Amino acid sequence: MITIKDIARAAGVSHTTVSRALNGSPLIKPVTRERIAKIASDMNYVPNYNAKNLVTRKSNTIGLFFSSIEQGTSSSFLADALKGIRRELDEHYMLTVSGIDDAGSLDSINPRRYDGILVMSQSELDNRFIYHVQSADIPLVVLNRQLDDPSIANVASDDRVGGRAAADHAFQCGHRSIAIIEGKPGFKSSSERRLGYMDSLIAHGLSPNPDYFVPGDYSIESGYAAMNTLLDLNNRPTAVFCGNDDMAIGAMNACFDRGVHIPGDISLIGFDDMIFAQYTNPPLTTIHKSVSEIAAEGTKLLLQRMEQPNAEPIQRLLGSKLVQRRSVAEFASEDDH
Amino acid sequence: MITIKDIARAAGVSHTTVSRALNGSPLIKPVTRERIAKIASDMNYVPNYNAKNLVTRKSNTIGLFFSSIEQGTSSSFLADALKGIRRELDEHYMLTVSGIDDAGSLDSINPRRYDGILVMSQSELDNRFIYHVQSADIPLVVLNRQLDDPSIANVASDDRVGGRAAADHAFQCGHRSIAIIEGKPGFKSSSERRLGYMDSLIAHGLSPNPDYFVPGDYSIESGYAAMNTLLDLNNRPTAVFCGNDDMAIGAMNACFDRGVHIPGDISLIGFDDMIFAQYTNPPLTTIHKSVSEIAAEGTKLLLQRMEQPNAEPIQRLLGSKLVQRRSVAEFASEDDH
DNA sequence: CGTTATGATGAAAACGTTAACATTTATAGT
DNA sequence: ACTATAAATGTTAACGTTTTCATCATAACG
Repeated sequence: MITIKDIARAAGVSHTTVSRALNGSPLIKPVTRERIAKIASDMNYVPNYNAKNLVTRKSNTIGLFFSSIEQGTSSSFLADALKGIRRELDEHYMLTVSGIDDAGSLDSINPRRYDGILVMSQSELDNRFIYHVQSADIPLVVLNRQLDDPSIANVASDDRVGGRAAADHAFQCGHRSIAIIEGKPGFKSSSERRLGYMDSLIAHGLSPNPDYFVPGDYSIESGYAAMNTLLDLNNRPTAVFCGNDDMAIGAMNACFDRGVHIPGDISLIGFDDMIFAQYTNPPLTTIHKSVSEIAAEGTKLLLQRMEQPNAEPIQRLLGSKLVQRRSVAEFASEDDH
Repeated sequence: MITIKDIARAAGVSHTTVSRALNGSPLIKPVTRERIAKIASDMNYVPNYNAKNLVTRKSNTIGLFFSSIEQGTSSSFLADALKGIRRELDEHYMLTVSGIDDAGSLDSINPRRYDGILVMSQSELDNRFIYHVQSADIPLVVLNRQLDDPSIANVASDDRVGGRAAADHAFQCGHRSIAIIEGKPGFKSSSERRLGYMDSLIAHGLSPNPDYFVPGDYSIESGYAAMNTLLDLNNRPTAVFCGNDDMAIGAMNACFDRGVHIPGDISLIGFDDMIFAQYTNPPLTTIHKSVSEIAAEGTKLLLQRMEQPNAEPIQRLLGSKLVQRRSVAEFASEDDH
């Protein structure tokens, strides 16, 4: 392997000069710089990052940590997230991916190993990890889950406006009995989406019906169960807003199993817009949440924080918008435009 | 940050002794080792991997490269793959994830940065990358795609036995007109799956019907289109083996759109057993291919290769087995058991 | 022309480890 | 007790960079 000293020898200068030339130091005469650059490239030089990082006390690595890499349904998250991150990340950065759980001892999470950390968080269980990172003084951005703590940079989708958009859409399609299958209790996203849903109800002068709030936990199975309890009601809702697409799929299956037609008999709205939402039967009307966009935005923020660690941490909510497909029936009704 | 020299001072020994003690050298008296270990842990010591790697000429990093991180439907691959890899990988290894495309210049793929590389490959387009890695002398295992070159370690699912299992199952359920929607032309997996399908036909004395080979490219859309051409046939098949689950979903949608009932009117078998296969309507009978298992096995192999770079590279095919769900109709027919 | 500022380069130290070689200390054999 | 051998520890150099500080030209100024 070839080093700057080899280049130095070839160029007849000191290795210091080579180092400077290659790093674009203004101390080097442009002609020398060019000459050295050429030689380096001819010799196929590639820097040794261990040596480099040792002296600069950087790691050249940013770490992406996932809530729990086990969760089956979160799988497309990963790919999307990586896509978004890579888009913003200079290619010479290394990007490592780990589950929060299998990160091993928290001691291994230190500023020497990570220039910055992104946490793709799904639950409050991650807080221990998050606060460790923060106290270890590693630049940090938490993605995907809305945080209360203003001292932590955060980007997530605006679940509340998303929830509101979902219910608004149902209303605009003429629905007046709109139920909600709620997300996992305790998750911020669950409560925000419910809040948005209620915002809409209130704005339209609909009074919330206790029967129409049914618990779920974001799993397909819980969606299935929840839909069944809804279908058992005497006064069935005409539309139901599912806290995420997974539950919507469960709900669809429940309907199918009981011969309830979507959207003929009941309308469904999801949240997330996973890849599969467009291929369900019928295609699912849902709230689009762009994980890759969140990741990209978060990466930008992280990079900023790495430059200016003392800047005020930013919380950012990315708009979520409705994607209309075919799971919501449109009644002939008054439109309000 | 605390270094071995700090520990040495605290313990009243030389830093070399500390290094040895911490690395479990047999040269150190057990009592001293314990004492030093205790001090190190009390002082919250964590080694500087840059320094370590600099002198040992290792990188402590293994790289996972994906065909193209863009492809939407391959997304669950990622999560599964990571799961499998992490299961085998000592936690002090760093694991980086990149798309083959966004890896930047191939020069950055060198033994200094990667102790070993896993390529989760989907197409022959990856060959350029693969051969670069090989010629850069980095221990390498190619996953997920069956390779012809015996000089490269490789683990993939046994597509041929999978294809055969699919067709066998259809046969055993009484089907005699079995079509195939083929995968992307040129992909090894496509031809292997077709081969397996034909193995079965031949074994059962069925003669292949040219109409029953319809091209696809592994995309949902191509499955949709292919199914339509199949449904246009005068002599429709009673079962169709789809080269992967995505195309099966496309096929399902085509059937639904034309009011063709599954499995009443036509049976469907997929390949891959993605998460969603169990939630389609009806749940999809498919060939289970365990990406996490492939990844785990590949990681083991890689670790071996890193230890003994000169050992004969191993090619390994992991069995694929049928998962029976509800997309295949069972005819009253002779059983052959 | 001599001083001074300035622009370009070089020498040496440092980053935190491991490893080769050297030294000390304990153990054993006579 | 006296070497010979083994076991345990220490010294020093090395890994490939960047950085601090020093040096040497060169240009600018009066």
